[in-house]
Amino acid sequence: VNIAKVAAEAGVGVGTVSRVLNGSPQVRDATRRRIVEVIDRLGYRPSHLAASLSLGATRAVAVLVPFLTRPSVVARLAGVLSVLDEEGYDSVVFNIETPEQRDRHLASVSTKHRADGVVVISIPLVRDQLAALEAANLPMVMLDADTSGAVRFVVDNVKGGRMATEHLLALGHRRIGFIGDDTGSGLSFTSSGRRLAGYRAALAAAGIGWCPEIVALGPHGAEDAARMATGLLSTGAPPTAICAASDTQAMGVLTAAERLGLAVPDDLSVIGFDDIDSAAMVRLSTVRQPLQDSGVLAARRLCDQLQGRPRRPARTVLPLELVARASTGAVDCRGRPPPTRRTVARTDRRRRSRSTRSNSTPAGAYSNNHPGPVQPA
Amino acid sequence: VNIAKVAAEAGVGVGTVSRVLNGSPQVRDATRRRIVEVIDRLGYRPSHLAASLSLGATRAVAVLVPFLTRPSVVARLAGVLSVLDEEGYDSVVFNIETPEQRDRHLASVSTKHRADGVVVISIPLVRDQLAALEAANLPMVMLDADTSGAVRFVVDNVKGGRMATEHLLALGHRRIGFIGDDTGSGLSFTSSGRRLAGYRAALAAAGIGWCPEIVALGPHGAEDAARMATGLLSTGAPPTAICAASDTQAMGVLTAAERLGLAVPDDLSVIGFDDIDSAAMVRLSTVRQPLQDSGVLAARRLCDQLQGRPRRPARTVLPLELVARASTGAVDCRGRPPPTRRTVARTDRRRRSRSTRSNSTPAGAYSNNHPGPVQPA
DNA sequence: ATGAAAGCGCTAACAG
DNA sequence: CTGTTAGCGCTTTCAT
Repeated sequence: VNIAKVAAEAGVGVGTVSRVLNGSPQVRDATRRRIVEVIDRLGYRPSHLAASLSLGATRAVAVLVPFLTRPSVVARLAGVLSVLDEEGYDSVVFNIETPEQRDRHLASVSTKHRADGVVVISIPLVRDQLAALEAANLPMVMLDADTSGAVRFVVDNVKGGRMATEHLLALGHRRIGFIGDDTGSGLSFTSSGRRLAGYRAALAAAGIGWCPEIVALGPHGAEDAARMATGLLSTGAPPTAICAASDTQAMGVLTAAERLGLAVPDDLSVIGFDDIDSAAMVRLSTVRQPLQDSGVLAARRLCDQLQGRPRRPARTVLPLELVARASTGAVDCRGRPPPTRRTVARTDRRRRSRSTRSNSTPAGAYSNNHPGPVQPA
Repeated sequence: VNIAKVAAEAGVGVGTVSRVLNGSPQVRDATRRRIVEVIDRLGYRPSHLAASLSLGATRAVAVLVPFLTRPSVVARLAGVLSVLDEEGYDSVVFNIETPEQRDRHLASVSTKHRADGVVVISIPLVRDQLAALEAANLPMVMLDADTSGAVRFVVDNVKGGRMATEHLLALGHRRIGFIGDDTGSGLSFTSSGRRLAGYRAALAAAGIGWCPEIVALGPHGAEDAARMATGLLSTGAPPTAICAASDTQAMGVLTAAERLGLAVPDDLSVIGFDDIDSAAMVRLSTVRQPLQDSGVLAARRLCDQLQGRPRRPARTVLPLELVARASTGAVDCRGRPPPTRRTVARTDRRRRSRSTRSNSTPAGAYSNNHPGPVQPA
């Protein structure tokens, strides 16, 4: 049951049926009604495929995302999907976990006209891939990856690492650890590395030397981060604060602190990066970057391109904002003792638990629930 | 630059080019090489669209998911995407947040041949929608929604609620609260409600009456759950344990406990549902259901249908498993005093923080990190 | 092994 | 306003 059958049954030409389908105003009302009736009666369903073929456009965009299960990625994706949906585009999403998948899907997208455009989240591309997209005449916008030559939305991760570190320095910390991603995924994410660079820069500017023994890089995952943090905190000269390359990893650090019996922020300050939803819940200090909104912007930009609307600059830097919550505090002025893993006596259990930290406001180092941005630099 | 141009340039017929494209063995090697060379030289890209039209199949499947940002949903989606990818299908994902979106996308999917099949995650459908899919000849499999007449993968949520509650009862709790979803989303999710039913059944079986004042239903979200939990715990006769309809909500309960200065599990036991990744991190006891795996199964089932392979039963019930971690413990035998919101004195800050709870193992109620299933019934 | 030709279902330009 | 027709780019018999 195709358009021809409908036309025949209604005693009109296919053109007219097509016009009805596409809401053209140039159809007499009586004719339209008759056609609609036939469509219903026959249970006719137009083929999006055939229409696309004829139109030369798919009304679909491909979305490449790495590690779909990471909260920050999902937030971005949600932003992207929401505007694509609004704009009437289908979203074909590819979850990328390995370089092979990246290459395969990128190739298939640019090679077999499946989509009118593509948005790439957090995955750096190489020149050849950009060229392939270009050659395929596929508009592309990148998000959270700074590949030159591409339209992209990024944050200044070096600055972000510096902001986090300077926040800790301002609180009096001098021995600050760092936990970030290694290069294990093979997708060459750069965020963690650049944040580390910012961390180093901030320390250097404060006249503090580089201590590799309190820097740990490993797989991106809370449990991995917890393991690494436990390592850092078990050295002879443990840090009084840890800067994590993501909130997920910062949560791991919090867990490690808890397991070691370290109070946060009294024994250890922890700062993350991203400001994912759960960060506010655990009152984690962090450097916020737009997640969902970055997706919205990127998708809008793509839609503009797809519709031939004017193009703004190719590289957009989104703002970062320090959010100080309860996981960072002034370093103990009395010169804190090395955190011997205190095995707390079994009495007075009540007071040892995840308890009133959130209610006390020591040293004015942090305030109530969502204090908003502080420490402008 | 289409297949005809390639054929012309190579001095062959389009049929032969097509054969090369599809790896047909019936092409002389010399011819094949010549064609491949031309394809490269011309930068020819076959049109998936045209192929689909010709073949009558899109090699794409539509995936409808509600509230993409929920971890349990993402886990399921990841499972679905992984097998669709393996099987060579594109995944067109629709994020559904309102009944209108559900209806619109469902209609568009079943109406405009965009996909060869559809998987629906957690969204109950009505008979008409099933019929529409049927009429469109679109195989569909549902995941985490028990709409009769559909191929579906579900868990027994009533039983799950009972398992959670019985675990708490076995630990000696008699006053057990419940926190779950209200019907606010309009998508009529049923999980929370059925878990509540299981909770009631378990209590009834233990001869414990129904106390509406320690049951709270509200929006699905950790902060909302925290608010509700605070309410429950502030009544004259607060519960000694709370059963949450999801891990996300259970996390909210943990936060509430922390804010109120209640020790977990000494003052309050908390159990969640799902076993999302972060549950293990915070040592949350929970009822585990297969998330990623359920997605894998559902997608495989759909692929089977798409490829006309044999069909197994229409309704598959996946297993549930109680995972006892550190957030549930035996009720205090000394008969615990009402949890007056203790405002802890400002001395001895160190001991008050998120601390050694994880290291102590009171009353043998829980053991080390991943104890696996316990409390079979 | 390969060329020719008939669709797949729709849109849009053109002619009335 | 509406019918006719020429593609859109590919796959697939059917001959050869």
